[in-house]
Amino acid sequence: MEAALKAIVAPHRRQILSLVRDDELSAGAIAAHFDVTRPAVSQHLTVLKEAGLVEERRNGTRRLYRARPEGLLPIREFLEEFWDERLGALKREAEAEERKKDGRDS
Amino acid sequence: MEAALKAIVAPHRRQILSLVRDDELSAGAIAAHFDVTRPAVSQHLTVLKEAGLVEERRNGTRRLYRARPEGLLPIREFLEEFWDERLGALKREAEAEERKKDGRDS
DNA sequence: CACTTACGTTAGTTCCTGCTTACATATAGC
DNA sequence: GCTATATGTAAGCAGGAACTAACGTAAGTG
Repeated sequence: MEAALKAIVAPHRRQILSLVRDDELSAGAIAAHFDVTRPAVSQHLTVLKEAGLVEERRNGTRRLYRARPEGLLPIREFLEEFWDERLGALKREAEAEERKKDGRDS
Repeated sequence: MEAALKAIVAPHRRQILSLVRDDELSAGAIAAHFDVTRPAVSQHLTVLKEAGLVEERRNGTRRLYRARPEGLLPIREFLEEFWDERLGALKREAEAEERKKDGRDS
């Protein structure tokens, strides 16, 4: 998850992800959407690929990229677990409060 | 969302979040769980607070912290939207494939 | 009011990251 | 094989982030 988190923390990489979410695009086509140089985009693509957030397919001299949403699953699971456990904690707190009320002066 | 993402990308901050998820802890109690110095933890707490991931309550000379899971909502929404849109894209691709099959030789 | 406790804040250092420029590699077409 | 196109890789730099040490602050305690 660490790699995926570090990957999506960079705004440019999130934008790239959005670009290749629906369509499979070449590295050049992706770079055309940004002000930064093409090598910079290439480096971002490498990071995304190594984080499992993007898959690469070679076609002649081109490299086509497409989003791999499964790569975001670990982050989702982390967030959801955190969420659920916190709700559980709130429930326990409420029950403790309830017990305190019931048992007071006893 | 940017702030929340940057906040949870640091492993120490994720650990802090987990610590104060169930229990309300003082800054010192939190720092006791780490090898880094107390000021470092204090800085992490500031980042988490400004990202809306933690809430602070003062009690005498102490400051007690507790997780604020709602702060993670924007990230969850980003991920889920990404997920849903990607599924939508897959569906459109499948339908396009279907049309190509139906309409071939026409 | 002095002293202690529990913190946050500042200044400075080190390391990481994103970026650019320059260079290397690979495929396609002649 | 030579040239052009599409792209990755390497070196180097600048800005940011996490950390430590030293200092400042506010609330209890005698």
